[in-house]
Amino acid sequence: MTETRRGRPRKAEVDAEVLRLATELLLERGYGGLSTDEVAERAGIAKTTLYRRWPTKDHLALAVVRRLQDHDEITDTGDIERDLVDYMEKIAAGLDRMRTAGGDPGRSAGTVAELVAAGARHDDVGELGREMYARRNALACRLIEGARERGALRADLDPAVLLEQLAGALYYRVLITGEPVDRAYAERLVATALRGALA
Amino acid sequence: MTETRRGRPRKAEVDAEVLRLATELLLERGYGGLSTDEVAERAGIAKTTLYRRWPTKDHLALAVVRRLQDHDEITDTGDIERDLVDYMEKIAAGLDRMRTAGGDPGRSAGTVAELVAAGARHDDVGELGREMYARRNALACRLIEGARERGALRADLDPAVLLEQLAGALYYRVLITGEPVDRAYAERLVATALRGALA
DNA sequence: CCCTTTCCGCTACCCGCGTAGCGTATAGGG
DNA sequence: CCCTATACGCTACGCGGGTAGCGGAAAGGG
Repeated sequence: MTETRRGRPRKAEVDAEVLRLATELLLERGYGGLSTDEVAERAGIAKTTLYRRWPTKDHLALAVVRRLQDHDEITDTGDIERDLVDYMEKIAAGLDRMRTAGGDPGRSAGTVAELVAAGARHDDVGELGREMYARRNALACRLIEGARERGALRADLDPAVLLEQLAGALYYRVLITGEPVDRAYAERLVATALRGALA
Repeated sequence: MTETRRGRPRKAEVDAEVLRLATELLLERGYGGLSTDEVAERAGIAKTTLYRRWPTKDHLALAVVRRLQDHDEITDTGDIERDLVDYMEKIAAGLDRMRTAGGDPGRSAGTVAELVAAGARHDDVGELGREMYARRNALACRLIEGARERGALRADLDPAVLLEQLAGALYYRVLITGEPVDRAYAERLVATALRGALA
Protein backbone atom coordinates (compact mmCIF):
# COMPACT_ATOMS: atom_id res chain seq x y z
CA MET A 1 0.00 0.00 0.00
CA THR A 2 2.75 2.49 0.95
CA GLU A 3 4.21 3.72 -2.33
CA THR A 4 8.00 3.60 -2.38
CA ARG A 5 9.16 7.22 -2.51
CA ARG A 6 11.56 8.00 -5.31
CA GLY A 7 13.86 10.98 -5.60
CA ARG A 8 14.58 13.68 -3.05
CA PRO A 9 11.87 13.86 -0.40
CA ARG A 10 10.00 17.07 0.36
CA LYS A 11 10.98 19.11 3.34
CA ALA A 12 8.30 18.14 5.81
CA GLU A 13 8.11 21.34 7.86
CA VAL A 14 7.22 23.40 4.82
CA ASP A 15 3.62 22.18 4.48
CA ALA A 16 2.72 22.93 8.07
CA GLU A 17 4.41 26.30 8.08
CA VAL A 18 2.80 27.44 4.84
CA LEU A 19 -0.63 26.36 6.05
CA ARG A 20 -0.05 28.25 9.28
CA LEU A 21 0.90 31.44 7.46
CA ALA A 22 -1.87 31.09 4.90
CA THR A 23 -4.44 30.57 7.63
CA GLU A 24 -3.21 33.65 9.40
CA LEU A 25 -3.42 35.80 6.28
CA LEU A 26 -6.79 34.43 5.19
CA LEU A 27 -8.43 35.01 8.55
CA GLU A 28 -6.77 38.37 9.03
CA ARG A 29 -7.27 39.94 5.62
CA GLY A 30 -9.72 37.77 3.73
CA TYR A 31 -9.33 35.97 0.45
CA GLY A 32 -7.99 38.90 -1.52
CA GLY A 33 -5.43 39.59 1.18
CA LEU A 34 -4.01 36.10 0.91
CA SER A 35 -1.07 36.34 -1.48
CA THR A 36 1.02 33.40 -2.61
CA ASP A 37 3.98 35.71 -3.09
CA GLU A 38 3.75 36.90 0.48
CA VAL A 39 3.20 33.45 1.97
CA ALA A 40 6.24 32.11 0.13
CA GLU A 41 8.41 35.04 1.15
CA ARG A 42 7.37 34.85 4.81
CA ALA A 43 7.89 31.09 4.85
CA GLY A 44 11.35 31.60 3.39
CA ILE A 45 10.73 29.34 0.42
CA ALA A 46 10.62 29.86 -3.34
CA LYS A 47 7.23 30.44 -4.93
CA THR A 48 7.80 27.41 -7.13
CA THR A 49 8.14 25.24 -4.02
CA LEU A 50 4.77 26.42 -2.82
CA TYR A 51 3.16 25.80 -6.20
CA ARG A 52 4.52 22.26 -6.27
CA ARG A 53 2.35 21.47 -3.24
CA TRP A 54 -0.76 23.54 -4.07
CA PRO A 55 -1.12 24.14 -7.78
CA THR A 56 -3.19 27.31 -7.35
CA LYS A 57 -4.07 29.81 -4.67
CA ASP A 58 -7.57 28.32 -4.69
CA HIS A 59 -6.17 24.91 -3.72
CA LEU A 60 -4.19 26.44 -0.90
CA ALA A 61 -7.19 28.35 0.42
CA LEU A 62 -9.34 25.22 0.37
CA ALA A 63 -6.68 23.31 2.29
CA VAL A 64 -6.72 26.04 4.91
CA VAL A 65 -10.49 25.95 5.25
CA ARG A 66 -10.62 22.18 5.44
CA ARG A 67 -8.37 22.26 8.47
CA LEU A 68 -10.63 24.84 10.09
CA GLN A 69 -13.80 22.83 9.52
CA ASP A 70 -12.83 19.32 10.51
CA HIS A 71 -14.47 19.13 13.89
CA ASP A 72 -18.17 18.79 13.20
CA GLU A 73 -20.26 16.27 15.01
CA ILE A 74 -24.00 15.91 15.22
CA THR A 75 -25.93 15.24 18.38
CA ASP A 76 -29.01 13.01 18.38
CA THR A 77 -31.24 13.73 21.37
CA GLY A 78 -34.34 12.14 19.92
CA ASP A 79 -35.99 15.54 19.52
CA ILE A 80 -35.62 16.01 15.77
CA GLU A 81 -36.58 19.68 15.80
CA ARG A 82 -34.02 20.56 18.40
CA ASP A 83 -31.34 18.47 16.72
CA LEU A 84 -31.91 20.20 13.40
CA VAL A 85 -31.74 23.64 14.98
CA ASP A 86 -28.46 22.62 16.59
CA TYR A 87 -27.19 21.41 13.24
CA MET A 88 -28.09 24.72 11.58
CA GLU A 89 -26.28 26.56 14.30
CA LYS A 90 -23.20 24.39 13.81
CA ILE A 91 -23.15 25.19 10.12
CA ALA A 92 -23.49 28.89 10.89
CA ALA A 93 -20.70 28.66 13.43
CA GLY A 94 -18.51 26.91 10.87
CA LEU A 95 -19.11 29.72 8.39
CA ASP A 96 -18.43 32.26 11.08
CA ARG A 97 -15.11 30.60 11.78
CA MET A 98 -13.79 31.90 8.47
CA ARG A 99 -14.90 35.47 8.69
CA THR A 100 -12.29 38.18 8.40
CA ALA A 101 -10.69 39.32 11.64
CA GLY A 102 -12.66 42.20 13.05
CA GLY A 103 -15.59 41.51 10.74
CA ASP A 104 -19.14 41.37 12.04
CA PRO A 105 -20.31 37.96 13.19
CA GLY A 106 -22.39 36.27 10.53
CA ARG A 107 -20.63 38.22 7.78
CA SER A 108 -18.29 35.62 6.36
CA ALA A 109 -19.71 35.98 2.86
CA GLY A 110 -16.43 37.02 1.28
CA THR A 111 -14.33 33.96 1.93
CA VAL A 112 -17.24 31.56 1.48
CA ALA A 113 -18.18 33.11 -1.84
CA GLU A 114 -14.61 33.01 -3.08
CA LEU A 115 -14.35 29.34 -2.14
CA VAL A 116 -17.54 28.52 -3.98
CA ALA A 117 -16.15 30.31 -7.00
CA ALA A 118 -12.88 28.44 -6.57
CA GLY A 119 -14.83 25.19 -6.67
CA ALA A 120 -16.35 26.25 -9.96
CA ARG A 121 -12.97 27.24 -11.41
CA HIS A 122 -11.22 23.93 -10.69
CA ASP A 123 -12.97 20.59 -10.83
CA ASP A 124 -10.80 19.02 -8.15
CA VAL A 125 -11.34 21.88 -5.72
CA GLY A 126 -15.08 21.57 -6.24
CA GLU A 127 -14.85 17.84 -5.71
CA LEU A 128 -12.99 18.21 -2.42
CA GLY A 129 -15.47 20.81 -1.24
CA ARG A 130 -18.37 18.56 -2.12
CA GLU A 131 -16.77 15.75 -0.13
CA MET A 132 -16.74 17.98 2.93
CA TYR A 133 -20.44 18.61 2.53
CA ALA A 134 -21.24 15.02 1.72
CA ARG A 135 -19.63 13.72 4.90
CA ARG A 136 -21.50 16.18 7.07
CA ASN A 137 -24.77 15.69 5.26
CA ALA A 138 -24.53 11.93 5.54
CA LEU A 139 -24.61 12.29 9.31
CA ALA A 140 -27.58 14.64 9.16
CA CYS A 141 -29.35 12.26 6.78
CA ARG A 142 -29.05 9.48 9.33
CA LEU A 143 -30.50 11.78 11.94
CA ILE A 144 -33.51 12.48 9.76
CA GLU A 145 -33.99 8.87 8.79
CA GLY A 146 -33.86 7.83 12.41
CA ALA A 147 -36.67 10.26 13.21
CA ARG A 148 -38.64 9.03 10.22
CA GLU A 149 -38.31 5.40 11.23
CA ARG A 150 -39.62 6.05 14.69
CA GLY A 151 -42.62 7.80 13.15
CA ALA A 152 -41.76 11.39 13.95
CA LEU A 153 -41.49 12.39 10.28
CA ARG A 154 -43.56 11.59 7.19
CA ALA A 155 -42.83 8.20 5.70
CA ASP A 156 -42.45 9.60 2.20
CA LEU A 157 -40.03 12.35 3.19
CA ASP A 158 -36.84 12.68 1.15
CA PRO A 159 -34.12 13.55 3.69
CA ALA A 160 -31.94 15.17 1.02
CA VAL A 161 -34.65 17.61 0.04
CA LEU A 162 -35.28 18.61 3.62
CA LEU A 163 -31.56 19.18 4.16
CA GLU A 164 -31.32 21.27 1.01
CA GLN A 165 -34.20 23.40 2.19
CA LEU A 166 -32.56 24.03 5.52
CA ALA A 167 -28.91 24.42 4.58
CA GLY A 168 -29.91 26.15 1.36
CA ALA A 169 -31.79 28.85 3.22
CA LEU A 170 -28.74 29.38 5.42
CA TYR A 171 -26.36 29.73 2.52
CA TYR A 172 -28.84 31.89 0.64
CA ARG A 173 -28.82 34.33 3.52
CA VAL A 174 -25.07 34.34 3.89
CA LEU A 175 -24.17 34.47 0.21
CA ILE A 176 -27.00 36.36 -1.45
CA THR A 177 -28.92 38.60 0.87
CA GLY A 178 -26.14 39.04 3.41
CA GLU A 179 -28.56 38.84 6.32
CA PRO A 180 -27.17 37.40 9.54
CA VAL A 181 -27.92 33.87 10.69
CA ASP A 182 -28.59 33.43 14.40
CA ARG A 183 -30.35 30.88 16.57
CA ALA A 184 -33.66 32.71 16.35
CA TYR A 185 -33.60 32.40 12.60
CA ALA A 186 -32.59 28.77 12.75
CA GLU A 187 -35.58 28.06 14.95
CA ARG A 188 -38.04 29.81 12.66
CA LEU A 189 -36.52 28.08 9.67
CA VAL A 190 -36.70 24.57 11.09
CA ALA A 191 -40.20 25.14 12.45
CA THR A 192 -41.45 26.29 9.06
CA ALA A 193 -39.85 23.39 7.23
CA LEU A 194 -41.16 20.78 9.65
CA ARG A 195 -44.74 22.07 9.96
CA GLY A 196 -45.11 23.04 6.32
CA ALA A 197 -46.79 26.03 4.78
CA LEU A 198 -50.24 24.66 4.00
CA ALA A 199 -53.12 25.64 6.27
CA MET B 1 -34.34 66.83 -11.86
CA THR B 2 -32.16 66.40 -14.95
CA GLU B 3 -28.66 67.37 -13.89
CA THR B 4 -27.02 69.78 -16.30
CA ARG B 5 -24.08 67.95 -17.84
CA ARG B 6 -20.78 69.77 -17.61
CA GLY B 7 -17.70 69.16 -19.71
CA ARG B 8 -17.31 66.96 -22.74
CA PRO B 9 -20.10 64.40 -22.99
CA ARG B 10 -19.41 60.70 -23.21
CA LYS B 11 -19.59 59.01 -26.57
CA ALA B 12 -22.97 57.35 -26.37
CA GLU B 13 -22.31 54.35 -28.61
CA VAL B 14 -19.48 53.14 -26.42
CA ASP B 15 -21.65 51.85 -23.56
CA ALA B 16 -23.84 49.73 -25.80
CA GLU B 17 -20.95 48.34 -27.81
CA VAL B 18 -18.90 47.42 -24.75
CA LEU B 19 -21.88 45.69 -23.14
CA ARG B 20 -22.46 43.80 -26.35
CA LEU B 21 -18.88 42.58 -26.55
CA ALA B 22 -18.70 41.81 -22.83
CA THR B 23 -21.91 39.79 -23.02
CA GLU B 24 -20.50 37.83 -25.93
CA LEU B 25 -17.27 37.03 -24.13
CA LEU B 26 -18.95 36.21 -20.83
CA LEU B 27 -21.44 33.81 -22.39
CA GLU B 28 -18.86 32.28 -24.69
CA ARG B 29 -15.93 31.79 -22.34
CA GLY B 30 -17.20 32.36 -18.83
CA TYR B 31 -16.10 34.80 -16.20
CA GLY B 32 -12.39 34.09 -16.45
CA GLY B 33 -12.52 34.46 -20.20
CA LEU B 34 -13.96 37.95 -19.95
CA SER B 35 -10.98 40.29 -20.15
CA THR B 36 -11.20 44.07 -19.87
CA ASP B 37 -8.12 44.39 -22.03
CA GLU B 38 -9.72 42.40 -24.80
CA VAL B 39 -13.10 44.11 -24.59
CA ALA B 40 -11.44 47.53 -24.81
CA GLU B 41 -9.27 46.49 -27.72
CA ARG B 42 -12.15 44.96 -29.66
CA ALA B 43 -14.33 47.99 -28.98
CA GLY B 44 -11.55 50.20 -30.27
CA ILE B 45 -11.38 52.28 -27.13
CA ALA B 46 -8.72 52.91 -24.50
CA LYS B 47 -8.87 50.80 -21.36
CA THR B 48 -9.16 53.95 -19.28
CA THR B 49 -12.34 54.86 -21.15
CA LEU B 50 -13.85 51.52 -20.18
CA TYR B 51 -12.81 51.92 -16.56
CA ARG B 52 -14.42 55.34 -16.41
CA ARG B 53 -17.80 53.68 -16.98
CA TRP B 54 -17.34 50.46 -14.98
CA PRO B 55 -14.76 50.83 -12.24
CA THR B 56 -13.92 47.12 -12.11
CA LYS B 57 -14.44 44.01 -14.17
CA ASP B 58 -16.92 42.89 -11.54
CA HIS B 59 -19.09 45.96 -12.17
CA LEU B 60 -19.02 45.32 -15.89
CA ALA B 61 -19.98 41.68 -15.47
CA LEU B 62 -22.88 42.59 -13.21
CA ALA B 63 -24.13 45.11 -15.76
CA VAL B 64 -24.07 42.37 -18.39
CA VAL B 65 -26.03 39.96 -16.21
CA ARG B 66 -28.59 42.56 -15.21
CA ARG B 67 -29.44 43.09 -18.85
CA LEU B 68 -29.86 39.34 -19.31
CA GLN B 69 -32.16 38.96 -16.33
CA ASP B 70 -34.60 41.85 -16.66
CA HIS B 71 -37.61 40.01 -17.98
CA ASP B 72 -39.03 38.11 -15.06
CA GLU B 73 -42.69 38.09 -14.30
CA ILE B 74 -44.73 35.92 -11.98
CA THR B 75 -48.01 34.32 -12.83
CA ASP B 76 -50.78 33.98 -10.25
CA THR B 77 -53.22 31.23 -11.19
CA GLY B 78 -54.69 30.82 -7.73
CA ASP B 79 -53.00 27.42 -7.35
CA ILE B 80 -50.17 28.36 -5.01
CA GLU B 81 -48.30 25.09 -5.45
CA ARG B 82 -48.25 25.34 -9.20
CA ASP B 83 -47.33 29.02 -9.12
CA LEU B 84 -44.37 28.33 -6.83
CA VAL B 85 -43.13 25.52 -9.05
CA ASP B 86 -43.33 27.87 -12.01
CA TYR B 87 -41.41 30.47 -10.07
CA MET B 88 -38.67 27.97 -9.21
CA GLU B 89 -38.40 27.05 -12.86
CA LYS B 90 -38.11 30.68 -13.85
CA ILE B 91 -35.25 31.16 -11.43
CA ALA B 92 -33.54 28.07 -12.80
CA ALA B 93 -34.06 29.31 -16.35
CA GLY B 94 -32.55 32.65 -15.41
CA LEU B 95 -29.49 30.93 -14.02
CA ASP B 96 -29.29 28.78 -17.11
CA ARG B 97 -29.29 31.89 -19.25
CA MET B 98 -25.81 32.71 -18.06
CA ARG B 99 -24.16 29.38 -18.49
CA THR B 100 -21.09 29.16 -20.68
CA ALA B 101 -21.68 28.42 -24.35
CA GLY B 102 -21.58 24.69 -24.89
CA GLY B 103 -21.93 23.99 -21.17
CA ASP B 104 -24.43 21.51 -19.84
CA PRO B 105 -27.86 22.88 -19.02
CA GLY B 106 -28.18 23.52 -15.30
CA ARG B 107 -24.43 24.00 -14.97
CA SER B 108 -24.13 27.76 -14.72
CA ALA B 109 -22.30 27.57 -11.39
CA GLY B 110 -19.17 29.32 -12.63
CA THR B 111 -20.58 32.68 -13.57
CA VAL B 112 -23.11 32.71 -10.74
CA ALA B 113 -20.44 31.92 -8.17
CA GLU B 114 -18.12 34.60 -9.52
CA LEU B 115 -20.92 37.14 -9.35
CA VAL B 116 -21.70 36.23 -5.77
CA ALA B 117 -18.02 36.66 -4.97
CA ALA B 118 -18.03 39.97 -6.84
CA GLY B 119 -20.88 41.12 -4.63
CA ALA B 120 -18.82 40.30 -1.58
CA ARG B 121 -15.76 42.13 -2.95
CA HIS B 122 -17.53 45.42 -3.67
CA ASP B 123 -20.33 46.76 -1.53
CA ASP B 124 -22.06 48.53 -4.40
CA VAL B 125 -22.03 45.45 -6.62
CA GLY B 126 -23.57 43.45 -3.78
CA GLU B 127 -26.17 46.14 -3.27
CA LEU B 128 -27.18 46.12 -6.93
CA GLY B 129 -27.38 42.35 -6.92
CA ARG B 130 -29.55 42.39 -3.83
CA GLU B 131 -31.87 44.88 -5.51
CA MET B 132 -32.38 42.42 -8.35
CA TYR B 133 -33.39 39.75 -5.88
CA ALA B 134 -35.49 42.09 -3.79
CA ARG B 135 -37.63 43.14 -6.74
CA ARG B 136 -38.29 39.57 -7.80
CA ASN B 137 -38.88 38.37 -4.26
CA ALA B 138 -41.34 41.17 -3.58
CA LEU B 139 -43.54 39.80 -6.34
CA ALA B 140 -43.28 36.27 -4.99
CA CYS B 141 -44.05 37.52 -1.50
CA ARG B 142 -47.30 39.01 -2.73
CA LEU B 143 -48.14 35.72 -4.34
CA ILE B 144 -47.65 33.91 -1.05
CA GLU B 145 -49.52 36.49 0.97
CA GLY B 146 -52.43 36.32 -1.42
CA ALA B 147 -52.64 32.58 -0.90
CA ARG B 148 -52.39 33.03 2.83
CA GLU B 149 -55.20 35.58 2.92
CA ARG B 150 -57.56 33.33 1.09
CA GLY B 151 -56.79 30.61 3.61
CA ALA B 152 -54.65 28.33 1.48
CA LEU B 153 -51.58 28.81 3.67
CA ARG B 154 -51.04 28.93 7.43
CA ALA B 155 -51.91 32.27 8.98
CA ASP B 156 -48.64 32.46 10.89
CA LEU B 157 -46.44 31.73 7.87
CA ASP B 158 -43.51 34.06 7.21
CA PRO B 159 -43.36 34.43 3.41
CA ALA B 160 -39.71 35.40 3.49
CA VAL B 161 -38.74 32.18 5.26
CA LEU B 162 -40.66 30.06 2.77
CA LEU B 163 -39.00 31.86 -0.13
CA GLU B 164 -35.57 31.38 1.40
CA GLN B 165 -36.24 27.69 1.80
CA LEU B 166 -37.22 27.33 -1.84
CA ALA B 167 -34.77 29.63 -3.58
CA GLY B 168 -32.07 28.65 -1.11
CA ALA B 169 -32.38 24.98 -2.00
CA LEU B 170 -32.09 25.91 -5.67
CA TYR B 171 -28.96 27.96 -5.19
CA TYR B 172 -27.52 25.36 -2.85
CA ARG B 173 -27.78 22.82 -5.62
CA VAL B 174 -26.36 25.08 -8.28
CA LEU B 175 -23.54 26.57 -6.24
CA ILE B 176 -22.54 23.89 -3.76
CA THR B 177 -23.47 20.39 -4.83
CA GLY B 178 -23.56 21.13 -8.56
CA GLU B 179 -26.61 18.95 -9.07
CA PRO B 180 -28.94 19.99 -11.88
CA VAL B 181 -32.25 21.72 -11.24
CA ASP B 182 -35.17 20.59 -13.36
CA ARG B 183 -38.95 20.70 -13.09
CA ALA B 184 -39.13 17.36 -11.33
CA TYR B 185 -36.89 18.66 -8.57
CA ALA B 186 -38.87 21.90 -8.33
CA GLU B 187 -42.03 19.89 -7.81
CA ARG B 188 -40.54 17.71 -5.09
CA LEU B 189 -39.08 20.75 -3.40
CA VAL B 190 -42.28 22.79 -3.35
CA ALA B 191 -44.33 19.80 -2.26
CA THR B 192 -42.01 19.10 0.66
CA ALA B 193 -41.96 22.73 1.74
CA LEU B 194 -45.72 23.11 1.58
CA ARG B 195 -46.70 19.83 3.28
CA GLY B 196 -43.94 19.92 5.87
CA ALA B 197 -41.84 17.10 7.19
CA LEU B 198 -43.72 16.13 10.33
CA ALA B 199 -45.83 13.00 10.25
C1' DC C 1 29.62 4.48 -7.54
C1' DC C 2 26.99 6.22 -10.85
C1' DC C 3 22.06 7.07 -12.58
C1' DT C 4 17.65 8.48 -12.19
C1' DT C 5 14.15 10.90 -9.86
C1' DT C 6 12.43 14.33 -7.39
C1' DC C 7 12.97 18.46 -4.78
C1' DC C 8 14.80 23.13 -4.09
C1' DG C 9 15.95 27.94 -4.95
C1' DC C 10 16.68 31.34 -8.37
C1' DT C 11 15.77 34.42 -12.25
C1' DA C 12 13.14 35.77 -15.72
C1' DC C 13 8.91 36.08 -17.82
C1' DC C 14 3.67 36.32 -19.38
C1' DC C 15 -0.99 37.72 -18.40
C1' DG C 16 -4.85 40.30 -16.53
C1' DC C 17 -6.60 43.96 -13.45
C1' DG C 18 -6.29 48.50 -12.31
C1' DT C 19 -3.94 53.35 -11.86
C1' DA C 20 -1.19 57.63 -12.92
C1' DG C 21 -0.08 61.23 -15.79
C1' DC C 22 0.07 63.59 -20.07
C1' DG C 23 -1.62 66.14 -24.10
C1' DT C 24 -5.76 66.92 -26.55
C1' DA C 25 -10.79 67.24 -27.78
C1' DT C 26 -15.39 68.98 -26.89
C1' DA C 27 -19.15 70.54 -24.39
C1' DG C 28 -21.56 74.57 -21.34
C1' DG C 29 -21.12 79.05 -18.74
C1' DG C 30 -19.61 83.88 -17.97
C1' DC D 1 -14.16 84.26 -26.69
C1' DC D 2 -12.06 82.40 -23.09
C1' DC D 3 -12.56 79.30 -18.87
C1' DT D 4 -13.55 75.14 -16.74
C1' DA D 5 -15.03 70.62 -16.48
C1' DT D 6 -15.08 66.37 -18.34
C1' DA D 7 -13.97 62.86 -21.85
C1' DC D 8 -10.61 60.63 -24.74
C1' DG D 9 -6.42 58.07 -26.20
C1' DC D 10 -1.83 56.94 -25.10
C1' DT D 11 2.14 55.20 -22.51
C1' DA D 12 3.99 53.49 -18.66
C1' DC D 13 3.72 51.20 -14.49
C1' DG D 14 2.63 48.27 -10.12
C1' DC D 15 0.67 44.06 -8.31
C1' DG D 16 -0.62 39.27 -7.94
C1' DG D 17 -1.22 34.62 -10.01
C1' DG D 18 1.19 31.31 -12.41
C1' DT D 19 5.02 29.11 -15.63
C1' DA D 20 9.67 28.01 -17.78
C1' DG D 21 14.17 26.70 -17.40
C1' DC D 22 18.41 26.28 -15.01
C1' DG D 23 22.02 24.38 -11.69
C1' DG D 24 22.47 22.00 -7.72
C1' DA D 25 20.97 18.93 -3.67
C1' DA D 26 19.30 14.67 -1.68
C1' DA D 27 17.28 10.39 -1.78
C1' DG D 28 16.80 5.12 -3.82
C1' DG D 29 18.29 1.47 -7.25
C1' DG D 30 21.49 -1.14 -10.25
